[in-house]
Amino acid sequence: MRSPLSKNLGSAARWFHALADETRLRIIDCLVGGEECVCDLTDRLETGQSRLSFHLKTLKDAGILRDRREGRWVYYSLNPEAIAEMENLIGSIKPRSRGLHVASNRCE
Amino acid sequence: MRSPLSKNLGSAARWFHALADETRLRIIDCLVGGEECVCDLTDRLETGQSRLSFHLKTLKDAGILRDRREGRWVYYSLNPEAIAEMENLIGSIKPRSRGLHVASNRCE
DNA sequence: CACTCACATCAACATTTGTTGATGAATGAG
DNA sequence: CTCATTCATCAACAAATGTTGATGTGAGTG
Repeated sequence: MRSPLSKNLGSAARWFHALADETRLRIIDCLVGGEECVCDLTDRLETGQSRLSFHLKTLKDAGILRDRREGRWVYYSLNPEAIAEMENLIGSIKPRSRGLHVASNRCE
Repeated sequence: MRSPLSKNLGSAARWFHALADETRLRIIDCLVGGEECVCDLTDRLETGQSRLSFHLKTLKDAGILRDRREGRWVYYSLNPEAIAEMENLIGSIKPRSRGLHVASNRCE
């Protein structure tokens, strides 16, 4: 039986990559309290609009954010399903230490 | 009060970056069952030694792996503390949806 | 219609990242 | 000592990523 990780190497790598940037983490931090439109995020993060748009797209493509248009504003929010999946992934990484150093140990 | 995420933007980004690569995820997957020496990993992952060493260093620098020398072999293993911290981080990201769209909403 | 606003996309560039093959360093065997 | 083994590090290169300023697009206003 294969581990949850090995079954989703590609998407797992994409998720983690989306989180591997301080600007994107700050975006996520802003969205924990609920959805925000881009202009709010521009103010709060004090960043250029182009740069912000790039990072929002990165997060959205990874499935971590959703967007919703309302009039001429676009609201971004966290995708709870993706967060939950990532939490499960990290959980599956926890070392199940069976003894000290076992394994196949072809080197000894 | 600041969120756990915003307090550790740098290290969080570094952790996630370390996981943002399929080769490194496969390494981690190999280590869930316990420590392994580099030559075992080279066999199991069917990769060049130089490449593997690079990724092991990346994971170690991020604090996700520990290494231990024994004779001429070096054993790598997961660092449970780092895994736990990452799990907490992801947990803190979970959207605490307060209503539908609230926030400061300077744009309306 | 023309015009503005909110946002996305593009092009050019700089920086970072990963790969490969060669070399170096430490350990142990003979 | 010499030599092989295990692993780390380096240099050179290729590919991916992030930044910036300009341009494009769709929605709303007058």
